[in-house]
Amino acid sequence: MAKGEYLGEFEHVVLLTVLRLGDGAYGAMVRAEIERVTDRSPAIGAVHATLERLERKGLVSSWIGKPTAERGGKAKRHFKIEADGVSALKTAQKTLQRLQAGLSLWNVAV
Amino acid sequence: MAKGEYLGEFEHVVLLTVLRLGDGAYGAMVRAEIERVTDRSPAIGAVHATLERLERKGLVSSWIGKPTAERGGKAKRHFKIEADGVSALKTAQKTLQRLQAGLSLWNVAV
DNA sequence: CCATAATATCCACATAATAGACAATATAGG
DNA sequence: CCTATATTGTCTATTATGTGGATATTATGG
Repeated sequence: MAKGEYLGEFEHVVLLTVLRLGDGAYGAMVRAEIERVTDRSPAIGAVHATLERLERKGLVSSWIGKPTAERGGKAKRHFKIEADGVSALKTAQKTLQRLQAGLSLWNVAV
Repeated sequence: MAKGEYLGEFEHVVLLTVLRLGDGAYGAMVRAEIERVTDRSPAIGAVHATLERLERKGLVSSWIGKPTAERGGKAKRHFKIEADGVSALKTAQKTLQRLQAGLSLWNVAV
């Protein structure tokens, strides 16, 4: 494959998070979930840039939401994972699994 | 964590491959192993650039080898994984595992 | 209306990924 | 010896990803 056909590290994280959250996840929500689950705190701009790239690649799709009963804020952009996104996750997972087959990281002599 | 403290996607692949191959792996060997195990064919330049980056970060170390009985070639640069390299792999693995907890990619409605 | 909360977007820059051409060096065989 | 060739690393340029901060937008509460 050529450049740009694999999920980058953060793309992988964001895409898995969109899948976890289910259809309708939006930027700020994705950011919060990443923080909750992984102990890292990406900037909101980083999350949006990545979602936009994933959308350009056809791995997620998005639509603008209606205002809700909450305090306020600019209209949310909601995301859902697409079939190609699921495939990309499978490919990434398989690659890592194959490379790790037979290796236990907790039992390495260094 | 801040910028640059995570393994990039290809860094992850290369680092796992160095671990698989054990101490003494070198560029061309790493490249061949990636090809064998994952069906992708990175350019040799890509592999070397990545190994160099991993070394700068202290995740692997290297030394120049002596000529062997084989045909010829420039002296090999051999690599071994360092303790920090193993830690980085553990962190990356844990992050992905947490995000995937409870999700089966083979059972997703899209 | 105004203050403030919630959200997205824009912009600039740093780091990672990648390919391809090139250089180096060893051995084999005449 | 000398040359052809195999094997490997090095250099360079370019594109893709990752990152954070500042700014814009929009809704609600008072």
